[in-house]
Amino acid sequence: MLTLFNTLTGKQEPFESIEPKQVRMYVCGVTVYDYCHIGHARSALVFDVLRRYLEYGGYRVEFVKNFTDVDDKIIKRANEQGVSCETITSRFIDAYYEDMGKLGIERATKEPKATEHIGEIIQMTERLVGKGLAYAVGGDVYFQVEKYPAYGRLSKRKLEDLQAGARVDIDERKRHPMDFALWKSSKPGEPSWPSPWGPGRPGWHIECSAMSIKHLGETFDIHGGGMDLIFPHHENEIAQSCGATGKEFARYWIHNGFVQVNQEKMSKSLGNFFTIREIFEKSKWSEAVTGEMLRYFLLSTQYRGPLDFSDQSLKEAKNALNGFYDLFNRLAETGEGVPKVEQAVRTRLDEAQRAFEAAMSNDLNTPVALAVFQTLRSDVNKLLGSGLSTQERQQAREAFRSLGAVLGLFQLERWQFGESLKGLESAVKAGQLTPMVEISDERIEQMITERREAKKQRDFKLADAIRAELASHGITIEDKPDGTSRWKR
RNA sequence: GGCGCCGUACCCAAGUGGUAAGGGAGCAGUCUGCAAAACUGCGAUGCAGCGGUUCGAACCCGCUCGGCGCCUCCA
Repeated sequence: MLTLFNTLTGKQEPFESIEPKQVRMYVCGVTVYDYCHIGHARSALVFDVLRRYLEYGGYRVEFVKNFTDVDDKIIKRANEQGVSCETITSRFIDAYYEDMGKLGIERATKEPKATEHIGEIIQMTERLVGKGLAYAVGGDVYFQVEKYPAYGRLSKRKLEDLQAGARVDIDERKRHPMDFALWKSSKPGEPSWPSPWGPGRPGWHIECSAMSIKHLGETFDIHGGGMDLIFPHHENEIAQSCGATGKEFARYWIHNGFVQVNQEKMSKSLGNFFTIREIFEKSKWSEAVTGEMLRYFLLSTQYRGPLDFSDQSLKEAKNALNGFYDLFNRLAETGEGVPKVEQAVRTRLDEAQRAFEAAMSNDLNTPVALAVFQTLRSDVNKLLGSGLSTQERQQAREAFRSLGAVLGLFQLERWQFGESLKGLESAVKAGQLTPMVEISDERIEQMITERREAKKQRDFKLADAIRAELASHGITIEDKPDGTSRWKR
């Protein structure tokens, strides 16, 4: 039974879908005016994993994730660069797909854009005005928070408290300082659409209400996003959605914690952020490996807690994965005709599966899920020591693959253990290393055979020289008890 | 000023009232010509501090200290 922490109730609760075996969920995506940083990656990954786990549990998931493509920051960026807003948004939507693709984030079922839902937004705004929950001033339309008694329920704030600390300049035209814009009149040169209140553009919050209701219905199961969206974004979404429909909006509100750098929130305003593409560009490892490292790192802490990003934490993720892929290499080898202990492996794999599900069902406790894999790794290594048949090896590898798929881990056929040639370029340039030359698999096998001969002749000097030669090409050797060797890059 | 979060071994990190998971690093072994990998053993009488509730608390309550987030765009 999956339980999730619901921000709305402040408690962890059993998840029950509105319709059996079907989940409808909406996640606030990004505003496309710049490249995504690791914080965006974490959020995208958390909901990607939630979606995968729901599907693993047999649910059909209708997953909607939006792009905010009309916004002050986009307009500003377009003006700075002297291009259209559309140029900006399409560039960063492409970048988003590219970056998230490298991380193995699956696409949502639908990924709507705000600008494609202006009609729905206007309709909803009219509905709110018609119900007396919103009012027009000049070309702007505001939602009147005092007309919505439950305002503050999600963020646990009272209207009075908000006023006290309001840092915003008070707009005299608003009836209450906390009233927020549903529709903004547009200034010359800004994107604009005709509306009953004159040419303008949507406010920020209304787009998510309009799009989620259009694609998922007035009441749906899960609504998610980063912690910082709780207030005001999600609070406002609830007010305007429930206000308009008179129905419950989303049942479970899920929010992920921040990625930090040196214990501080990573954000654009602080300038301490790392973009996803920057990490890939600087990585010493291949794209696939870097993607999996990042995933492992991002899942090493439960999604609601803070997560500190550093080179060391990435390195630890890499080391952990090395251990798994080392095992997978061994599992890929043919098992000798060893005494059958098949039941022991099967039993152990089934236990691990149950433990994995228990961890994931506990509010997506991915650190515990990773610990389950670690323990399984250790146990399979032990069983391997007493000999496993080819079939048992395949079963074990398959268990890692199928369970790991929920987290997007352990899917690679080839893992890169050492730093790549590309990654060492700078060291070579700095004269710290001599250039390394790519070496073919055939050549490696040939050298290993030569080394084996040398070992047979007990010419360890030559054997070690060959090993050193291979090492200089980034190849590591492991000798097996039967005299043969396995190697890895 | 309001709302809220966090503080567990050298590092990362679980723990949701019943006596401290897991990983990394370190040390010591087994195996090995050596190496690598793997395996075995060692590692917090204590969970920021102080009180309280309880038969029993890292977990509940109160206070203190330290760090952080939201209240303005923000994953």
